[in-house]
Amino acid sequence: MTIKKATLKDIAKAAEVSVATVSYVINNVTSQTIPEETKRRVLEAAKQLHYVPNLAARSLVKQKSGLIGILVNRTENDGFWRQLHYSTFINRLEQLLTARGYHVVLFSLDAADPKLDIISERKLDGVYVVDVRTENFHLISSRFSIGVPLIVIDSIINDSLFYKVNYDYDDAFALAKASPLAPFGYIIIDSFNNEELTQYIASVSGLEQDAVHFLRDEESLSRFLKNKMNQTGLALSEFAAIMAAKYVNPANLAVICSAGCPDILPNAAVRISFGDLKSEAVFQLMMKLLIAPREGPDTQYVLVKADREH
Amino acid sequence: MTIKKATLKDIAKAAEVSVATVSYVINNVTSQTIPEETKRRVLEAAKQLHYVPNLAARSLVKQKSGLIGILVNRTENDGFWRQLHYSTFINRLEQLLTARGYHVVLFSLDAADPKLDIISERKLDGVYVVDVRTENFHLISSRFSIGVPLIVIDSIINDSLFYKVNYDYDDAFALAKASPLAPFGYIIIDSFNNEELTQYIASVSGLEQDAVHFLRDEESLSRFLKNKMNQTGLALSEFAAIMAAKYVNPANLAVICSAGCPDILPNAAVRISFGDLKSEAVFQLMMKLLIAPREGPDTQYVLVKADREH
DNA sequence: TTGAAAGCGCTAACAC
DNA sequence: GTGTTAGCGCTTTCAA
Repeated sequence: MTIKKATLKDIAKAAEVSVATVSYVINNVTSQTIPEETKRRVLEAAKQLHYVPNLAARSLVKQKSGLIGILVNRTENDGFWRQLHYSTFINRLEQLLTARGYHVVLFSLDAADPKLDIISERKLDGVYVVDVRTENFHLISSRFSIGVPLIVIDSIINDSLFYKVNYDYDDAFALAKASPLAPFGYIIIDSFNNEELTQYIASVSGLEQDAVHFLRDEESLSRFLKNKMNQTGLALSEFAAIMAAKYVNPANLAVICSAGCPDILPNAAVRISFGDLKSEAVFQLMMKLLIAPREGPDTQYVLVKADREH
Repeated sequence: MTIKKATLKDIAKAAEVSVATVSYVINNVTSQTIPEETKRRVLEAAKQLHYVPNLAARSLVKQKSGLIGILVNRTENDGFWRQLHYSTFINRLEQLLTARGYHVVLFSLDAADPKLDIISERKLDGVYVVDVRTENFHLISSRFSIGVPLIVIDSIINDSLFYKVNYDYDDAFALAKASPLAPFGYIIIDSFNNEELTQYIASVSGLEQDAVHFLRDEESLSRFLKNKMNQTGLALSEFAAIMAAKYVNPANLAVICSAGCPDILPNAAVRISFGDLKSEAVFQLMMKLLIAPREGPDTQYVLVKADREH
């Protein structure tokens, strides 16, 4: 019952040509001129035998795998919102990459001790690293060869080797501050493994330290919100907002929607959305790097601005 | 600057042994007895050269890739809740598989026309297919050889070749009906590509057709909920509930938490949760199949019961 | 226009 | 104990 997988050799035999010829027509190699008749025979045989190329073999000789890695740093006690936070982003990105013929490897890293062997083991053609801790970044930059396009997401890292893509929080905050709810009495931030980014966001908010809450667990959030019924607040990410809305009136909440699903919010909440812009940006950037690899990035940071149209 | 990747041959040269010997010690082959001294030299050289095995090469000879595919059917107009729905499940599953040394390929299928070549191209060792339409299932069952462990998730399919894992909705509904909110005036169902599953859930609810709403978009949901302020309702999935809670009092809502994040719900809502049980179940099942492949499943369906403890 | 053959990096007989 | 070697399936140079 098990169907023996057909190989180039099988097709060659069936079509009475050599494996080389089969390879040429299967891959549409333009540098070779193959008469229609031969082509037809080969294609016919391939169909007959349900030929599917073995990408491991191809990788081996071409020295590229067709795989793109999305490596996401996680910690032991990640709140459920951390899981959800990248869901839309990853889905969208995967779909874009798939549409371009790449296959996506999803891989969780231990934020405290990221194991990066997968990059070289699988000969990933490109890598996204999401939300890295600065102190572990050297593992990335040192341990593997330049030349593998590497895009760092949601991390502020002082390094000039790789592209880093973040949301433009300055822009988002500017929009937020222009909303009728401003000025805000407090802000709730869905914190990152990358401490610098978390801190940066806090500082851009311009609020005093005790008006800033980093989302850890529901318990402490509820304590933080206890006396804030009558104040307006700002939430970073839809999920921070959803949690907050359990304790305060959503009409007093402005939300910077960094998770790509603003529609999940109570209708009363004020939204600043980034839409799918980040997936698109990192996808385009990767395509650029894949086509024209370069020594280092031309800009330290790529900042994704908020979505003006909706 | 680009670091030349070391191969077995390089190590062999450095350690002054043969590639075979290197392979033996690298892989801890027990059938060979290697003296400590040799072992040490080889390991030393490997470390020195930053050796990382090339899994494509290994796959080629071992005829197994170490890759597990998670193939998720999607449609053009998937609501954001569909994206979020599998987020926790996939993350958890990926982590379990990664911990066992597998790498995970995430792949979106067009529910209307699923392209499954990736399975044979990448020689996936195991495959999860999530939420398949019945009419496309023949593409799966026919097109590829038995022997590749295949687990179908969230789909009711009349077929005896593969394992199918679903939530035990009978169980969940039984629990729901035991809640103080029962009997319910209506139910909101986050619908699936697999029509049979959607219908099954509707029928198990025991409610009249006009008390059943299939989540499509917010507009129609709000219409459905218009006159239901004073009734109690049941929502399938946290996200269906969140959407509903925009229009009705969450205290009147019982929720069958199929998305793994009950904590996102308003505290007033009544919860029936499945926890991480489905990821665990499909993981264990896959491990079983990977170790002892069999001709067909011993049971048609594996049903994951609701989580009794929390 | 086609094919022979080398070789990508690795594993596993089998020989020494 | 260790090494030689034949492939795994594919691409690509070079020769015919």
